[in-house]
Amino acid sequence: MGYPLLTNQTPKPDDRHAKDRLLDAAEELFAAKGFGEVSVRELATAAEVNVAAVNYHFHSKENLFQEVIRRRFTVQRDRTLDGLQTLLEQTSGQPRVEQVIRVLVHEYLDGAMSNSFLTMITREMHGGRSGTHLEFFKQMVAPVFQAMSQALMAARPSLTQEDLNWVIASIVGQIHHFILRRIKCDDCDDMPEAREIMHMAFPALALGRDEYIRQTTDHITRFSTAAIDGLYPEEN
Amino acid sequence: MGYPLLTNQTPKPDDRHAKDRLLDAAEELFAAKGFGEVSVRELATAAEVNVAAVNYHFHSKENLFQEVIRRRFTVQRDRTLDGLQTLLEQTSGQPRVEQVIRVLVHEYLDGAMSNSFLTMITREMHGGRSGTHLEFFKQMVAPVFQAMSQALMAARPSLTQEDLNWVIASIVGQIHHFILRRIKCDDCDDMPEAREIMHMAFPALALGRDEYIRQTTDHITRFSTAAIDGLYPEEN
DNA sequence: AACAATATTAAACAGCTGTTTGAGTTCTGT
DNA sequence: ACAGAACTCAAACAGCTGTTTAATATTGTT
Repeated sequence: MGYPLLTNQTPKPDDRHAKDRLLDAAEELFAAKGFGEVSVRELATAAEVNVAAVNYHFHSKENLFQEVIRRRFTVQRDRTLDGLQTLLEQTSGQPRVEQVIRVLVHEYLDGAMSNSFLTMITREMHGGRSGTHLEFFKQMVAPVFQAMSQALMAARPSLTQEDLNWVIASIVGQIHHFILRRIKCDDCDDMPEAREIMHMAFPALALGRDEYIRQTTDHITRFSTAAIDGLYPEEN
Repeated sequence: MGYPLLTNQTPKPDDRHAKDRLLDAAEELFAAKGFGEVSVRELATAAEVNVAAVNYHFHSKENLFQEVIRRRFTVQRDRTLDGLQTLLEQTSGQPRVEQVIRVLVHEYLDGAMSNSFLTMITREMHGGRSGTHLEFFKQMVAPVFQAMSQALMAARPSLTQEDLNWVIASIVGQIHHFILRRIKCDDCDDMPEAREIMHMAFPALALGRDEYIRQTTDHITRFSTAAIDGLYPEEN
């Protein structure tokens, strides 16, 4: 819808349709600066597109934002759900707590560091404009939350639903924090003093992308597993 | 500075000087909606003040924001530092890990739920406008971080500085998450469906202010203490 | 080649943004 | 009581916001 879908020639990267270029530019800019801090003209310039294109292809700036979400979030959600599913199959429905947590943390961190989508979500979930995200919550957050609950319950049957609420919140809180730290640090590219201070307070920020993901995933997983083992020990 | 400080009559609550009323209104609105989503006219209306007052008493909207921070952050920081200091004295420099964490978590959560200042900071630290907060980081975050490091080191000497970086980040990440959750939920006052869903996913959000603080403080403290005990056991 | 659908464009829209102005009012110290 | 500082106010400022318009160009289908 919007532009002809039946074109046979594969367009060169810089020559794709305006709609796609806008989606990519929006994802990146929204992630980098937040919805409110990006103007339509800024989006148009980045996508090498006329200002009117935003309102032509999408009805509004807000709707463009929603489309950016829609394009990615099912993929990300399904990767996490599949990861948990696979784990359950490979372990005959008896996974270890550590494995369950690692799936969630890794998929989230990896996704957040690969494309700008999860970065955008993480930032936007913490900003204003609450009402906007109800659909996102129902379709993205809720299913993952539920799958996580089930997997953790399989791993440690003594966990009640209320325990799970608290535990999962603690894990997600850590994930968000480590992602946002990285964003904040990257934001300081042009401010050497700020960058230096952040590196001093948290040296891991100086690591490369993959190494940061690896170490952070490892820390959150080990930290949270130890917490669960301590608070809700295995009954045997 | 700005308005006469020598007035002898104590002004009635609704009759205070414009500067103070602006600071209060700003703190509340910035916390509720974020810096970018609050207009100067909105601030002026809330403070029952002329639009020009913002630029007369403070040079700019940005500067008003900074003043809001300056007014509170030393108090909050010192409360936390004092709390840690007192703990160290009462335990003859040998506190338990659980006690150290509880001080940080409680002071932060209590402060965030009492006045809007920490809510504002928490929200703004996660938004755009990175450069703004360098001073805040140096004067507020760094000292508390350092004091926390020392106290935790006293409680568990086997912890290295690198361990502490990760551990404290995990604790702070949880604190932020539980504060922001509460904010998000409060934002949904006028959206019953959103509110209902949030309560369903996390029943604790339905609790009253004090009970939420109590249970959340308790959870984060126990979770993090268990994690540290598991990962870095006491050498004896 | 001609038609209609689709896409792009520059220009303008009304409305809001933070800030400034200059004249008016209120307060303070003497 | 008076001079001068401190403050308030309505009005206007230039600049940006998201969005719309109407003319033009490009496209796919016949």
